Amino acid sequence: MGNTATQIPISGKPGSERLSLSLWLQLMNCTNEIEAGIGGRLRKVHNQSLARFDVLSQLHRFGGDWTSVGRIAGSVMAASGNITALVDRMVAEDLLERRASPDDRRSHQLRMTEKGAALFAEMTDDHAGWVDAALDGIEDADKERLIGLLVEVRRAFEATTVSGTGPGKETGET
Amino acid sequence: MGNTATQIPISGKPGSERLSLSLWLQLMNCTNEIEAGIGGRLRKVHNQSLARFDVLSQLHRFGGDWTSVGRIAGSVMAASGNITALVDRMVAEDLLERRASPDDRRSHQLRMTEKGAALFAEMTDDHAGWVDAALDGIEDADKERLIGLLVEVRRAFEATTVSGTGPGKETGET
DNA sequence: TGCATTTATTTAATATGTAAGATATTTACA
DNA sequence: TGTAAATATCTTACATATTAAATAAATGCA
Repeated sequence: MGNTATQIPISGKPGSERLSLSLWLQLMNCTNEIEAGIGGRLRKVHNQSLARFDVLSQLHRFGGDWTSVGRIAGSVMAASGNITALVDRMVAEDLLERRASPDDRRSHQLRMTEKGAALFAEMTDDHAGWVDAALDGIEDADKERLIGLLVEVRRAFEATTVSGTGPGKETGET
Repeated sequence: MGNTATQIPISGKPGSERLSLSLWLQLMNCTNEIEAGIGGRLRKVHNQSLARFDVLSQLHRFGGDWTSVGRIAGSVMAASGNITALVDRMVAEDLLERRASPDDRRSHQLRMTEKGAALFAEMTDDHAGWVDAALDGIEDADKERLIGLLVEVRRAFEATTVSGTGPGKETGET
């Protein structure tokens, strides 16, 4: 998982820049901490990685029916290169099925098996409960405030990073 | 780095649990988006990963002098297992020096080379400027509010996850 | 002193992320 | 129709993370 509790020297910067850095560090550390917890839990309890969970989530999101590899790869933020091996392993474990697309002979399609769907349901429940427990100490009003601010940050970030780093991936489902 | 724009079905959950999930998703997507941007930039501009940057940051933080591998590993949130190879490559690229500890024959120590220190300085400047640009659209007051809320989240999370997932890593430097 | 335990790090096996390039197909257009 | 460009996926090479186990040295205690 992406666990990087980076600590960067902040001293000697002007006020606003310093504030941005602090925010970024806080954001990263906070997320990574929780992510490590959840990732660890998924691995320990279900023997699956967050990436696998993500693939299953996408398949679920697209209706549980045959979906092209590219569509999954696009919304999973994993370069196409690694999807292949990831899916291979999941197919080998009977979590996914794979077939050639009937329409486009370049394309392959994926679908959850029953086993995969069952596992996904379990993981989803567990995940939701765990996250809720982890964020238990926060008041609902604060959660809403945070969500609002984070949305704003993303919007600002996306607006700034026009020609910045890479192709803006899909995001959806607030 | 950890790029996982997970989208999890939220529907059908009670209010508070739903709110927690939304917050968590927002947090994760927001962080991963920025992290992908920064990681990509570090790779493209400096040909270094965030993990390497993190190692250099730690060495800097501990005074730039000989520091044990364990101390670095602890604060970097990378399991000790991968530090070895990471450091090996960095030594091979003349960014780090390594020596056996004079005190404890089990222990090895690391230090930045001049080249490493120079690179780190460059990366730090660039990084700070980039983050600031990325968060440009946010008002300072909102940044401060966000930081406060995130601190609260971490506190709540750490309080809840007592016997939870793993050994609580160091955090320091707000 | 001698041994069990703890500590510091490495090794090994496996899973995953990234980038570049290969392959096969479809599509657009002269 | 023929061909260049775009598309969908895979392959390869490598960097990195995760876990468990191995190794070595230091420590605590009978």
